[in-house]
Amino acid sequence: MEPEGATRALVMSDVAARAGVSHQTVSRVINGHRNVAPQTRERVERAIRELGYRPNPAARALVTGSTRTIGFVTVTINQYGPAQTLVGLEQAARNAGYSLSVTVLDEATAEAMREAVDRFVGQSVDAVVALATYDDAAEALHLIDVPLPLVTVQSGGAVEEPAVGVDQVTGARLATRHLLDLGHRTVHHVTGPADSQEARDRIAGWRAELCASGAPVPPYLRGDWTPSSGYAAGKELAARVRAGEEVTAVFLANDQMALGLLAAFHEEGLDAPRDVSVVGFDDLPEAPYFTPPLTTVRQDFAELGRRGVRLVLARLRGEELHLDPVPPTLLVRGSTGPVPARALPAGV
Amino acid sequence: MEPEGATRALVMSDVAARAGVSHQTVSRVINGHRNVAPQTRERVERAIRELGYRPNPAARALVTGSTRTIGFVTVTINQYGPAQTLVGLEQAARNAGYSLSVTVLDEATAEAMREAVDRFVGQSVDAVVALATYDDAAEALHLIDVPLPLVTVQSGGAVEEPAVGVDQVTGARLATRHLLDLGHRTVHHVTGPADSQEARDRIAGWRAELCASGAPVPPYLRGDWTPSSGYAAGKELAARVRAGEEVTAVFLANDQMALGLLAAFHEEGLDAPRDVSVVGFDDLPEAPYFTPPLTTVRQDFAELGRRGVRLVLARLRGEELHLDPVPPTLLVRGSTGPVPARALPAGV
DNA sequence: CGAGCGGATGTTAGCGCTAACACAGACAGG
DNA sequence: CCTGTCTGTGTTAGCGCTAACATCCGCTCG
Repeated sequence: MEPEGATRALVMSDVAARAGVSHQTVSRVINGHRNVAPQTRERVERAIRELGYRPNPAARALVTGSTRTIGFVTVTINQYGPAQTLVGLEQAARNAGYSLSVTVLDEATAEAMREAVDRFVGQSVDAVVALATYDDAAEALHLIDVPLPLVTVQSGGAVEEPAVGVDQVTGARLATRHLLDLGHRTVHHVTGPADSQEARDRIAGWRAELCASGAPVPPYLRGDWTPSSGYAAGKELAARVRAGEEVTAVFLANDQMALGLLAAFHEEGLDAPRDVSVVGFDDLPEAPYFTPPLTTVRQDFAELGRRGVRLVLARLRGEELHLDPVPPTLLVRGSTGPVPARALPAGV
Repeated sequence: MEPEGATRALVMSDVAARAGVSHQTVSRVINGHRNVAPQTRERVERAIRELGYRPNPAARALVTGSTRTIGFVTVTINQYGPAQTLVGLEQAARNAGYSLSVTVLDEATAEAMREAVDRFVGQSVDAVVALATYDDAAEALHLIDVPLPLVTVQSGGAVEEPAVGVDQVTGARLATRHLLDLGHRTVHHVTGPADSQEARDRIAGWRAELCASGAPVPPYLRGDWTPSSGYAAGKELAARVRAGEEVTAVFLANDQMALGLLAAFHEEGLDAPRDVSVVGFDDLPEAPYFTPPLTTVRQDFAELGRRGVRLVLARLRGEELHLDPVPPTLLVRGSTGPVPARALPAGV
């Protein structure tokens, strides 16, 4: 037996010595080469097991030129969507024998994005997956010229680079359609930041569905994804309702803003779905427990991560792979209902 | 000028050639050694800049034995706390010149934790930070014998290993104290899973504060951190209220359960804070927009991550560093108030 | 039955870097 | 003026691995 504690100088030739072969044969066994006698292979494998040997990844990377690492850049990770995408990404990467290196951008600027990708290049990862929903960062991604596969997740818009995403437009149409089907004459919309492609896609879907039904298209309200901006929008809309404007259905570009809006409505004595129907977007785990339970559009964020890895692997193999957007689904809960009495034609 | 596209064979000796020195001098400049003439240093730096040279980390790791990478294992990342910790961790690691490799456990078992740490060892990271709030995984961490610094975040309990955490007991006492100060005779508690040290710490704090005030200690209700378990607890407590039991204040071990409980209360016609006061734990970004805005105990998750890195760096330098738990703070919002009339002594 | 072939293995040469040593030249002290 | 020390630099030897080539053997085939 070896002395336990001290140095763990265990290298390939130690295994070779124990198995009575050359270090190259050990390497062959480890890398699954053919042309190794079954008996030899077994002997080497036993030696590896007994010694607890593991190849040094740095040495390997040095000679193969691959670190078997994927870099992941994201603006925010402390939100459900990105976090969930990370989970999908990491699991898929791990299953493919890659490890995941993560960077969280301090700010959503092109400069920060460039820096982050650059750091990954310096780290010599094999590929980079970037989650950038803001134009600034997304644009930076398009301009960056990196010597490795770079795939974009959910950056939306006119993307030529390899990318995966959820079909935002369809999601917004689903939400809007649902409200129109309930009999609402039109649907108001609270959008996200102007420089978010996702927000714009959801506006487009909402507008398209209204137009398709010949419903009037009211101006949308601007939010910034936060509950507090939803709250502000809620106050604004409540005031309009009091002023007699017909606001019976609201579609918000995410669940957090919907939460804020519900809070504001509640304060103003407006109840969903009695007075106003409300639909969100994302399907947070909390959404079923909002007051009332939120009707929303679910996006499969983890699937996004998994597809990101598929795309990366394909490009690493030099293949061209195109993945269609992931279809979102509508989840109907308690926050939507028929048109309130006050908005129905008199006498009904 | 070189041909652009093709191979980027740029190595240290290319820089050396351009600067008219040996590759070793380039190495010295890069690693900031003294004993390099200012003039030479400048010349080398210019060559590096002009060529856009970056050292190969694999070669470096091979010879130095350090990958300048920290591994992070966590059970769930799609929750606010762990995600926020990741952010703090990543930024601190980056500032210290380390990159962060992340693994998300598929299940919270000892086996999965062992495997994950093992994978990191195989990856030859310099250190591992583990976030394991469940006993199973936490115990595995204590038993694992790894040849590198392993620091635990928030695993709570009787930890000897280097660890950082938030003072859960104090947090729970804060919450309980606040409710008692409002005049409630006692405080009910909805806890987390039995195998969570954090949950047990919060029970301990809650119980300690009740005892210190001579208040009766009712049995706690078991939850599992999810909104749905909070909902179930809410139904249960509502039934008890209807049955005449005096339940006027509830402290829940996290905000998500508080959300569920509020939803259940709302369905049962109980309003916070009119009928029952409710306090959560964590301070989710959504908490201020719950109905009603949730009084809760804030934990600084990002700080936890930063401290994790400090601890790692200290151990990497061979130093012994002890960090006190991070103090939590109470945030009073709308979900708590005075004792409802029905529970006051008759005639008041 | 000898040339030729292919499977199993060993030997050698790096991958790109840093550490250790070697070696000039400058300058101090005796 | 010679020795000793210090500073700046070059030279050499690996780190642990894989790729390429070399070698040996047993076998088939003309």
